[in-house]
Amino acid sequence: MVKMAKKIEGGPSTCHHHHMAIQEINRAHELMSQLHAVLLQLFPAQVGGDILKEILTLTSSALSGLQSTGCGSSGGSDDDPRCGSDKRKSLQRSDRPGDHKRRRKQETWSIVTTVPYGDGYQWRKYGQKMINNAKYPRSYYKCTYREGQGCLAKKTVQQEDSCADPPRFKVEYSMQHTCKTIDAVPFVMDSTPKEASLHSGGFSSEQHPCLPSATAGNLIQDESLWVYDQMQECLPLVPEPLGKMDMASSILSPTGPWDWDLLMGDDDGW
DNA sequence: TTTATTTGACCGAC
DNA sequence: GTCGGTCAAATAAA
Repeated sequence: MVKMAKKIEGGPSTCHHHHMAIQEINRAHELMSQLHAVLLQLFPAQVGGDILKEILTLTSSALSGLQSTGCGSSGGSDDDPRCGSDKRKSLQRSDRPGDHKRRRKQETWSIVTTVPYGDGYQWRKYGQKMINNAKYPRSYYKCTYREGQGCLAKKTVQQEDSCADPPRFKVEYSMQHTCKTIDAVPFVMDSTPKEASLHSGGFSSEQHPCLPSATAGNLIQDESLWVYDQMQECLPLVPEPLGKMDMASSILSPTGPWDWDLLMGDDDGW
């Protein structure tokens, strides 16, 4: 990675443009994940959800393609100027030739996002490990349908050592999904919609220090759940003026406030 | 009781 | 010996 960064910094302009393209697609993917989450929550009947999901799939494969063409292998937005030195340290380890070799056994691609579960698939966590020189543990997920449908897709999620707010996560995927997922699972809500959103999500308290262990995640179902969990559980870290409404607005609407009670129900110890 | 998550142990690569 | 990745028993939650 360090080598890669140097290559990008000092390399030919085509590589620079390549890097920029990855960054931009990455960002678009992130924004669409958030939009997808919001749309699905507002319109459980999935008005437009399929379209957005397809866009997400396309951006994922575009990233995959770009990253496999040689100029870059990371999500592109790794370098956070605010905490660059720590990041560099943590990357040195993972850039060992041996690690590369191991990882390259399978098709892998990665993105950096604030919405680490924004891919529309369902994942089951099968491991978590502290990575050398990394501040946060890495979590290992495989497709929920691995047994049922033989889907070999996997991913790892690791919070970056950056001080970014909201926190950023590097999500590394390996193997394409071969399963047929049931999109609507998180949104086939019965009379208690908040149950679905409040009790799902993927972070243990260690991964996400602001998340109480009592609500540590179960099934990772959809990015939308993560979005709402993040809003709910991370609020204490947000300066008071940037409460739920402001965070939501920053994600959702440039035009103004929106009704949380409408979305979330109205109680349950917010 | 079933299902998912957690976490220590194990394994292969280096 | 160290490391990242995976397994599987223990545990928690529904």
